[in-house]
Amino acid sequence: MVGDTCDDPRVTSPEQLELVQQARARVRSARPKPVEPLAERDPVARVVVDVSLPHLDRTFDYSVPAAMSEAAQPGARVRVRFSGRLVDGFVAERISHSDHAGALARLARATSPEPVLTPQVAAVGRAVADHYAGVLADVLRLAVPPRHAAAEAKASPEPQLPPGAPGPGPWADYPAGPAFLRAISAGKAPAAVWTALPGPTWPTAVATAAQTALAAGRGALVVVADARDVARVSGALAEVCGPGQHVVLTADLGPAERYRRFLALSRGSVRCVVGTRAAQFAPVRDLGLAVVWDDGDDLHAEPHAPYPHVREVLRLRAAAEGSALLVGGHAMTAEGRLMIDEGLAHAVAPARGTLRGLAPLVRPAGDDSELGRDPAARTARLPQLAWRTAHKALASGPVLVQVPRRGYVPSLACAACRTPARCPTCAGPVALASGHAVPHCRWCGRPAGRFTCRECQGDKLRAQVVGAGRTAEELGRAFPGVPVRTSGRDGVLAVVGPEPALVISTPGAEPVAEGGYVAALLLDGWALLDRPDLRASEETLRRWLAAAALVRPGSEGGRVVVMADAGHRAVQSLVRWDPSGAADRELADRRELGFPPVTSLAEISGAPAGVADLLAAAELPEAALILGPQLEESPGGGGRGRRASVAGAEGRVRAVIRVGRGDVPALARSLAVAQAARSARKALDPVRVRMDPADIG
DNA sequence: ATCGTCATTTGT
DNA sequence: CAAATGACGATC
Repeated sequence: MVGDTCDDPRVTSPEQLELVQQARARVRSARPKPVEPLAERDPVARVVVDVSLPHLDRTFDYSVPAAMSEAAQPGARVRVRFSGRLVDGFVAERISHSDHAGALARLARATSPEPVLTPQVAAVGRAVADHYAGVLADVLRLAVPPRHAAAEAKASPEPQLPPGAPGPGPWADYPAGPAFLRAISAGKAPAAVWTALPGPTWPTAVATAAQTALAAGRGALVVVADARDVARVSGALAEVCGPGQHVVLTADLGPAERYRRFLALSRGSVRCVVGTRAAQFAPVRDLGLAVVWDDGDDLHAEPHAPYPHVREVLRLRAAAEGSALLVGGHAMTAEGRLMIDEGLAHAVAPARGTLRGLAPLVRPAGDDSELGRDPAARTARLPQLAWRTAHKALASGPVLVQVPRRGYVPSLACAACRTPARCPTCAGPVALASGHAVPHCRWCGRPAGRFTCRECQGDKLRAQVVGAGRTAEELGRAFPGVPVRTSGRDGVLAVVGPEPALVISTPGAEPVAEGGYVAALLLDGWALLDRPDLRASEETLRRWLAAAALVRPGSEGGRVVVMADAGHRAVQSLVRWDPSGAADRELADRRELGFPPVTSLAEISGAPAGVADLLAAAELPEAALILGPQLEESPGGGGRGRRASVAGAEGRVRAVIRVGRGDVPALARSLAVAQAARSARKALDPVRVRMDPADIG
């Protein structure tokens, strides 16, 4: 190609040769590159670009060079030039004609032929983005793991024959259980809110439901809150469905392994997955059942934009993919209860008699006057009942002690009955912000002047500064000679043996005891119940039930002592083991106060100018109520022991918008439109929008 | 990042 | 008044 210039007979000298070469080089570079042909069939690809700007949240059409046609099939990763820079994307669709008026750019690269974005996940991703006033690219970042070429090159295992249809297993203990399984078998899409019996059978029940879907030739997805629950369900799945029938997906896998397991699902070589929320978008083929266990656990709330919640994602998936939905736990959330009340789900609960046979005996010990006379009991500040119960239980086996985490938010409560103070105007939580003499509402910012307690009409406030006061050491001294084991933030135990031991654990970290605990002590009920959180009561009961579910049945000596006032609703619900009733009352309360899930909230936060700008731009539904904006709290907003006041976060404000449930889609749309308008005019100071944030209050 | 569009500035 | 320069906005 280059050498042919020397054949030119007119070239006579080196100088001339150089001039001619330069001229030809100019011509060559000016000439358009040879035009490669486009794909013959469907030469246009609709591409979802990996750009998280709200005003660009749609597909863009590119023409497909013939050479890329084979690889750039729907679901495949591509690279495209998008306004100058190269960005990743997925082919959403191949079409014959674009309705874009201008010329189309060509795909820059067909990265891989692997169809990683299934049509189902693309559709659910769109629905999730819309529901949360977010952007599809953000959802897909959660849904599709980064590519790992080596993992992709390897073949996935051969699909196994599905297991046979199981018997009802643990579901025989629930009157509505067998019918739920039959509906899954029949390929229908039943939804159930399930309150599980105490004891160790729930993972087997989950596995049995999953196997029912597998036996019907469909796939199953199980999402639990943490790694230990993943291990429990995984064990049960191996037992019930047989080896190699499921994969485990958690956030802590390396990139290669994560992608390998993702491919095993998307290629259909494995049809069942259990994992933490990292698994919620897993591309299970022909989803027949989606399960979320313990939906009240705040780990199910995704901390990345658009902040989706596993329960809502699985509801959207079940609806879009025609699969069954199982929302289960020892407790029941207000959201679960509302699903039942609205006829969107069946209640699956044990018969009263079965429950009585399996639940431990629960007794409250909230009265300080009952403090033990025994000096050992006094050391640990344990009431007499708690000390006696533990002492007796330790003769035959392990005793669980649930202690709260440190560092809850200082807030205000009635000095007489300790009911959290609420704003008289909007019922938000009242707190004493640093630097302010007068308490004010954390939602609407109004000063809370005169206080009258809703429960006891008391008018004095007290600050609740609570933390885990009791240590393992103190408790150990109260029971000399007993081994003490701890499970918590730094070191979580999965299992403990059947021998006597004090097992001290923070909520959510309780190990399972072989044969069950003989007793459990639930300490510092006040600390939990008095949190200014909307969900304080629900959350407390959830933690108590989870711990109490690890204790032997009362008929086998299982005892639970809860350190809280017997008059408190959460305590009564625990004593009667009535999670459904508790959720019912919780929901009635929320209805009265206009709280979620009866209403719906959106949180708008960011720099003051940005928040004001967004609120002004958004065409909110008529009935929307705006609370705030006001300065965000400086000391920790969400509990969990971390400070929210990071350097640079100074001067952030927050507004809360409240609408009725019917207006949720309109609210989300109006906020998305307003965000799009802002990003289109390159407004800096980004504003964060969270729909139904789990930790509001 | 890049390109086209449109307004503004600058040179004649 | 034409050409050069720059600001802006869409982004296929």
